[in-house]
Amino acid sequence: MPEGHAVHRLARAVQRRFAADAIAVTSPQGRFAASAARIDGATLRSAQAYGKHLLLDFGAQRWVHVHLGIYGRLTIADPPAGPPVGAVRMRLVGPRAWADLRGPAACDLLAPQERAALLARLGPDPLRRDADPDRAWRRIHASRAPVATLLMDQRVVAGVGNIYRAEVLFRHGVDPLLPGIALPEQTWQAMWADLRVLMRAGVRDGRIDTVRREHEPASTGRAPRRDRHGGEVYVYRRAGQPCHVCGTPVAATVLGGRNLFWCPTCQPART
DNA sequence: GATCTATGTAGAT
DNA sequence: TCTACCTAGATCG
Repeated sequence: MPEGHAVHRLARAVQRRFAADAIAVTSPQGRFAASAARIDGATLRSAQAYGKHLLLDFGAQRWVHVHLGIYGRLTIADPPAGPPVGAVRMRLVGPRAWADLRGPAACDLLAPQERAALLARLGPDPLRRDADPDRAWRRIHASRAPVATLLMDQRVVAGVGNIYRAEVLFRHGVDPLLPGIALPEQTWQAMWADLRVLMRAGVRDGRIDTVRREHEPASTGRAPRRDRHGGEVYVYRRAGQPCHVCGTPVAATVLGGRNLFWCPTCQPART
C-alpha cells in the first residue's frame, strides 16, 4: 500500500470523515494506550500527509504521527464500530466513521518540536504544492550514490517508494546505478514534473499506473494486465519479463536491501 | 498449515 | 550491510 500517494489519499479520507468532530481515540492492543488517553475525545482539526508520514492535528499542540511502514494499514469504515479484530494499535471513532490502525512502523503523539524535527528531515514531497525540487537537486547533484538510492532516500525526496522510483527512472531512460552527480539537471527537472503527475494520478485512482497509452498491452490487442497491486507498470516486479517497449527481459537486483528493476536497453549504463 | 514476500525505516555492526 | 520490526496476502506442499 504505502508509497506517498497512498498516505495522501488516506489523509484526505481521514480529513473528510473525521475532521471537525470529537474523536474517541483508543488503543485496543495497548501499545498506544497512554498517548491515546491524552487525546481521547479531542476534536480532530486536520489530517495531513508529508511524504509517507500522516499527521493528525488534535489541537493543543498535539499531533498523532503515523507511519505505515511496509505492513501498516489504516482502514476506515461506516459506523457502528465492531469489536477490534487482531492487533489494533489505534482506533478512532467519530460520529461519521471509525478507523483501525494495524501494524504501523510508527504511531506516536508528537509535541511541536518533534513535529518540526520530523518535517525538517524530509525532502520535498512531489504531492505538496510548496515543494521545492531544487532542494532535492542540490542533494542529488552533490552525491556519488546511485540515483536509484537517492530517489528512495526520504531526506532527498519525500514520498517516493520502490514502485515510483523504478517507474520514473524507466520513463526517463535513466540507468538506476548512475551516480547522482552525473544526472543532468534537465533530466531531474523532467523526472520531478513526471513524479508530480504520476503521484497525483495515484492519489486520484488509488493505484500506481505508469504505462503510457501507446505502450499498454491493450493497445496491442491483448487485455491489459494488472499486477496484484492493481496497477500497470513498466518494470516494477517484472523481472525476466519482456520490456513493454523493446522486449528486452527486465533486469533485477537488490540495492540497499530493496529490489530494483530496470530495462538494460531502455535505461543503458553510460560507457 | 507452513512458508514466503512486501509499495519502509531505524538502529546495530 | 545486516537485522528487527510484526501484518496479511500469496504461494507452497
